[in-house]
Amino acid sequence: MVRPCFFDNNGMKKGAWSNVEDDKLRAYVLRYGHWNWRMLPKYAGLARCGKSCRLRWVNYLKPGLKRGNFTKEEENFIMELHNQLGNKWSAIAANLPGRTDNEIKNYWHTHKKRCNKRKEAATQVEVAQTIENPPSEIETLKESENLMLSPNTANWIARDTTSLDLISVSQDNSWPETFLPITCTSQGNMLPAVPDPFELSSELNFSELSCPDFSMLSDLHWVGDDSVNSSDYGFLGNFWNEPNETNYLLPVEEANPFSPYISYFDDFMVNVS
DNA sequence: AATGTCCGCAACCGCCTGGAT
DNA sequence: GATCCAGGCGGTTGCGGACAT
Repeated sequence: MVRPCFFDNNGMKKGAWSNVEDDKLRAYVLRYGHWNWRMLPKYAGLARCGKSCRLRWVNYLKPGLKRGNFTKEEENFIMELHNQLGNKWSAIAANLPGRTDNEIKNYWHTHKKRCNKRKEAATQVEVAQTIENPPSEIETLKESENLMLSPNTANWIARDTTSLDLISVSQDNSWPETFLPITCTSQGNMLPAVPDPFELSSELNFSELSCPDFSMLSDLHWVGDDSVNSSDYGFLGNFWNEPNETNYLLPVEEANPFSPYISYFDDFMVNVS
């Protein structure tokens, strides 16, 4: 898993380090120290840039570096420190003797990826179970067609009654408590207008009405609206009948970022709260 | 056995910081 | 105070081994 080496336009070698280069760098630094990384490769007889030498030394050649997998204790410590410090890899590494910031950063990214995958898989199961056995209160509300289940998460989505541009999102089948603004794409897709509804402060910033990469609600589209003729407005299916369908379309008026067809249900929240 | 896909990690890149001038 | 530059940092890339089909 090493990059093949090559020479750039300045004659500097790039890519994987050979054993001979490692030996030269190690020998030089151990004997003379790294008094100037930029000048060092010249004196050490290396066709590398100073930065490359420093990185190789710090991440690979420096004595005392541990290699191999992180122990459980180290993993826990990284979690703890990341909670405190965020992405301050060098600060985290300073607390883990023998580990480099690069190593910790790599570990964190793969760990995050693994967690996301697990979460995604768990959510799929949860969605399937929730569709199969909806809680009774939600089952009732569903009838009103103001409530539906996100196909990507197990969150129930309720239409808001007092405003055109709010919907509610619930977690864990509890009644929705969080409101978030949504926007409507030119294709008629509903998108959340804030990055993460569960991290909202009490004060929403309604000026930030775009969130292209928030996937949670990106496939959500209102369907089953009695007052809209589906053939007129291009519905491709029914959300309740086809929970896995992700290609529903919603009629949209270009002039209004929020579709008028989500405003029909004025008493909804009053009825249930 | 061949092929495709995923994943880990070394290395690169660009930006930031702080000390020297 | 302005500029330069080395060192440091965090984000990203891309190769190749491991694993799945």
